Amino acid sequence: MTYANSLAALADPTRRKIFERLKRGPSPVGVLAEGLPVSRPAVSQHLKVLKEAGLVSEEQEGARRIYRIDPEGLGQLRRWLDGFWDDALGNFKAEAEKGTKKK
Amino acid sequence: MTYANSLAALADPTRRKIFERLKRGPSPVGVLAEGLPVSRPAVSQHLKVLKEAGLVSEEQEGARRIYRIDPEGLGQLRRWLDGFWDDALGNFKAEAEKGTKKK
DNA sequence: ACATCTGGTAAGTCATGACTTACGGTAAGC
DNA sequence: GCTTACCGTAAGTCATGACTTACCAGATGT
Repeated sequence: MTYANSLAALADPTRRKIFERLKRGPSPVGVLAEGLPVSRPAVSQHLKVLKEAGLVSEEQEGARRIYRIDPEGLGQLRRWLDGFWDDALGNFKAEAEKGTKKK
Repeated sequence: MTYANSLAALADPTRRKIFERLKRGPSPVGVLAEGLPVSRPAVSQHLKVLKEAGLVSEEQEGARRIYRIDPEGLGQLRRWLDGFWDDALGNFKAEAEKGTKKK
């Protein structure tokens, strides 16, 4: 059921920007906030959501917290989407056949 | 940029239920609403969002509107996710190598 | 010890969006 | 034609969540 959290997390544009930025490599909170039009606390709150969704992991390094992408959440979302895709396409073709048979 | 709409659309639980229900085959609005804890107009509004995201297509059939899954939106979302996955995993491994080299 | 840099949390504001009921409009049945 | 299904749209309510500023705590450096 956790793919739901991933979907909710990635639905927000700001959170997606943070996530895309993290794709280029790990980063502390302050650096992330510099490239965004929102305050640092806002970034902190977004990172919390991303972390709870399993999309991001946190590593304490002295006074700083380094955030990086966690493949776990992304993997679960991908598996759900792939399964959905297969089912939907299967029924789609089945429907198409029924349609042609009707003719 | 339309994968963003798909994400936003699928982030809502009710909308996801509708979408999952549609996976089993096309359906008119009224039937969809029967299996849900919300009113029929609510379902109508959700279907509008799903349609604008390219996740669902509509077919007028007499007085009824049949809704079915549109592979287009799902495909775009999948492509985005796959691309993201590849990039993220690539950088992830590069980071891991850097980590081992440091030791 | 003190100032500084790090960043998470609290509290409050404000917009968005998920619902409701009420209505209107088109197609099918009698 | 008139009623009865089907469904979309309008308008209004209400909760949620994305932001802000203010504050607090731990690590670093002098």
